[in-house]
Amino acid sequence: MNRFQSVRGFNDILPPDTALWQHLHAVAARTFAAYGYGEIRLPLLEHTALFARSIGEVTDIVEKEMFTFQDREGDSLTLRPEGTASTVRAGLEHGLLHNQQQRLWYAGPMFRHERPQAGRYRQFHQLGAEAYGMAGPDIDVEIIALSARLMRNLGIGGLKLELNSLGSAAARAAYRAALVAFLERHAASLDADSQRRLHTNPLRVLDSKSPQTQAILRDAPTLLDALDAESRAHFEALQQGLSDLGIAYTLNPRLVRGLDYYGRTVFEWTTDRLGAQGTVCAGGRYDGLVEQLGGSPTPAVGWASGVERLLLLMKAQGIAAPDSAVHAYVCTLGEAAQRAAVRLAEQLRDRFPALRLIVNAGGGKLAAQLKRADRSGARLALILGDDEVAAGGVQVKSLRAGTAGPTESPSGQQETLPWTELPRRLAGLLDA
RNA sequence: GUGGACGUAGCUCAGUUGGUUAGAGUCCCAGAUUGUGAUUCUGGUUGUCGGGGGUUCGAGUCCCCUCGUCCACCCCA
Repeated sequence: MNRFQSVRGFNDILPPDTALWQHLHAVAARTFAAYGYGEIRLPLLEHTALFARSIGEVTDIVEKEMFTFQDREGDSLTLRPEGTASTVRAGLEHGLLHNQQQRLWYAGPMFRHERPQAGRYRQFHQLGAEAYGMAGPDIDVEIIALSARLMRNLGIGGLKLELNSLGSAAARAAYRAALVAFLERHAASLDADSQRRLHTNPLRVLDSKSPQTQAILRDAPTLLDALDAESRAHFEALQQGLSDLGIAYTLNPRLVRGLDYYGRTVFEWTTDRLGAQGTVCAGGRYDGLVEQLGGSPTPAVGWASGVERLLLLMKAQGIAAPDSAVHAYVCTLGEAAQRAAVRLAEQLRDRFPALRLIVNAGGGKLAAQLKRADRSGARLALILGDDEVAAGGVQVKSLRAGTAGPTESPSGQQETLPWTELPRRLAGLLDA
């Protein structure tokens, strides 16, 4: 068998699938453009300290999931586990965040050393949007509306939007203290993971899946009750804005994020069709991060979406890429015809930039060539033999092009055209 | 990182309580078909049975280790 295999969790993406990937990226680029977001392209490698400082030293991502190594100079580098930290770093490095507003998006691979599962890989891909320099709830509404429109443009339905507010840093700290005090009274009854989190990341106890822990949490103080007045007003305006746009949401006071930089608004698009990987897009406000990374205080909101999960949903819902099948396949018989066919094909590609054309290579019998032509998905076979070349003509044969039922006529229409007629015939094919 | 299920041809899978040269369908190749892709028919190619070790006269089958996929936990998008 294979002597080599790919690194665990690092997957190849092959032709039938790549068409859907391209479709998704095309739709995303169009959707971002509709809101005036500009694309930022970021490196895959950053200094490790960037992630430790932004995501949080004691988060699971930083503690045990990063691909970190030393380069030849002894610097500690990390394959980026997410895109927000790099976006802020680049924004600061190039002055993008200096007294101005920015709307940015990115797409690309991220890396986390987790145990792979369907919808969860060690190299995975995210689409993300970030908005800087705008403090009001209106930009929260915009960026959520953008995510909603992206899902709609992709044709993905059945998603649920969950919403919560983590409040200001001060309110969150006060709530955290109250929550810890409450949980400590019930520490003995908590599940093991929650007991561990109690002192490392107590807010994450809130979305424990243990039924017993959830039962205890029923009587716990809630984040929403602990909200400071300003955050409450912000949150209410956000909800009003979403309602104005007809975007349905549900409040989930247990919704928290695993990255430390979030505050106030947090949200998640979820599905129940992806098993344990139900989060398809998630984000929130992170007003403190720019300052934490050395900039001046700058309000910010953003989200990231898992491309593989979007694609799984699209496949489950029968969404396909627009037809990218080859239009025509050129069969040749004889040496003169082979050379003529290559020249003819180049002329046709000059004339029709959108034409997708394969010229048979390696010769072979006509029957075998036609079989390949049919299998390529081409709708037309152009048959060129030495006789046709001498006469300045070409045989044009319609193919079934696709999975036809057994009752469908086996042989398509066939006609012989002079070369000068070919462009008109192909133009008709491209219009269809 | 923890627990569990599963790995047999390119693909989908059978393979009995351990028993000779490991099978089917599909795909691919050739022929029937005179220079024409469906179907049909005939013939053919394809395997380190994931890998390594062990038990046994004998292992695809039993045991151990390992790699991989999937599921749940965990984590998160």
